[in-house]
Amino acid sequence: MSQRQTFHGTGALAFSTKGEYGVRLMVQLGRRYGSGPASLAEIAADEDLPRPYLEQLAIALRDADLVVSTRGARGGYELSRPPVEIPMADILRALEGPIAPMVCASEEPEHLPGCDRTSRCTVNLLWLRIRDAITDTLDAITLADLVPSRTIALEGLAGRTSGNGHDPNTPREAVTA
Amino acid sequence: MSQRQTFHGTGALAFSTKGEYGVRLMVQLGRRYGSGPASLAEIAADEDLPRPYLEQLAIALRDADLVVSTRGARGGYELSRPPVEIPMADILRALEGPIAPMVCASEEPEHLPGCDRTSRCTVNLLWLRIRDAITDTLDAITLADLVPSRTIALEGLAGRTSGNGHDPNTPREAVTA
DNA sequence: TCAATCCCGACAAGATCCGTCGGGATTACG
DNA sequence: CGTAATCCCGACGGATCTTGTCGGGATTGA
Repeated sequence: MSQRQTFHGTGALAFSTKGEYGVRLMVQLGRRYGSGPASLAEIAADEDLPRPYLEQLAIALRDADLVVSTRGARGGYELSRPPVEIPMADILRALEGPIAPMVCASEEPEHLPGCDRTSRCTVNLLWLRIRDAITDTLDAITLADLVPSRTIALEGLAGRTSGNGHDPNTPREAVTA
Repeated sequence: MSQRQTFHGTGALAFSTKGEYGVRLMVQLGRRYGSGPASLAEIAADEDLPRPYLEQLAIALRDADLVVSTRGARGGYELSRPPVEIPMADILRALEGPIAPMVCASEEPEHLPGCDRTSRCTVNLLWLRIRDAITDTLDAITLADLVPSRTIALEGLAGRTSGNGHDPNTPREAVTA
């Protein structure tokens, strides 16, 4: 598991591992939604991620009211509301900060620097359009879209199950990564 | 002009100054299109950017066949074709590399790492959608859209020079965060 | 010739990323 | 009550990237 240290962002507009791991964490919580708290140790094992690092991400998600924590033995984290009510934009903002392809196009007004150029800056239009394209996409996708359901498969992935009840394949076989 | 060194990317999905400066450079070249080569010294002065740094960016743009250079005295750079034929996507790719919000969603297949997870990775869908939203936007905007024409001004950009960065008139668009 | 300009590789300060580490607080369970 | 499990939190550090600077070489117009 030791430090990967091969840097993550090889291209433009890259999310960091915070975003990647955090989203994977949320997907795991989505799968477990309704089953009580899940411990980070369990999820770290399932996703093969360093648990101490996940703790930092979980705290950020908790501070954003996306998950709730239960302390003590048998504690853990669970979603604060159903996956369908959690847009991916909220998750990624909690993990990575406001979406801002350029400083002068941040979602957070206080991050705007003293860009005395904005008035005559036609380039600003570009950054705003990119930002809006991203946020629109991120607002339209919810966590439910990424959580594989036992009964409702992502469109295109067949897998209809007429006889509800037990599902023979999914439960708890830790995706051997 | 000395080193700014206050870091640039304060939010998620941020371009670096390479992208910012490079786009500004291209806009300047767009304004001068048809007037022969423009020297970097001139543009650096206009945009208040360090000329040695612009040189690096210019070389990247030249290698991508977006500009052509003329060496020697009275030399400089000029666009290789009219601004309307230069999509912003090409510019930013030349400056910042392939658009890849996540390593497993790069435009360049060879950048895809040994992600043995991709097959069962529902999260990948998210990164691909973000990438497509960005590239679609960037493909639709050309340099001509950012070059202020002398006769056709961008409407809606009423000049304002109060200077302190806060503007009561700017419509604040759906920042629900 | 001379100056302007592109061309190019090397270098470096500082910031961020990606975790690790160690402990403290809280709670379930026997 | 004691212990183990679990969240909570701040500090730390190596690797890497960013953001330029610097110095010189090559090419060309006047």
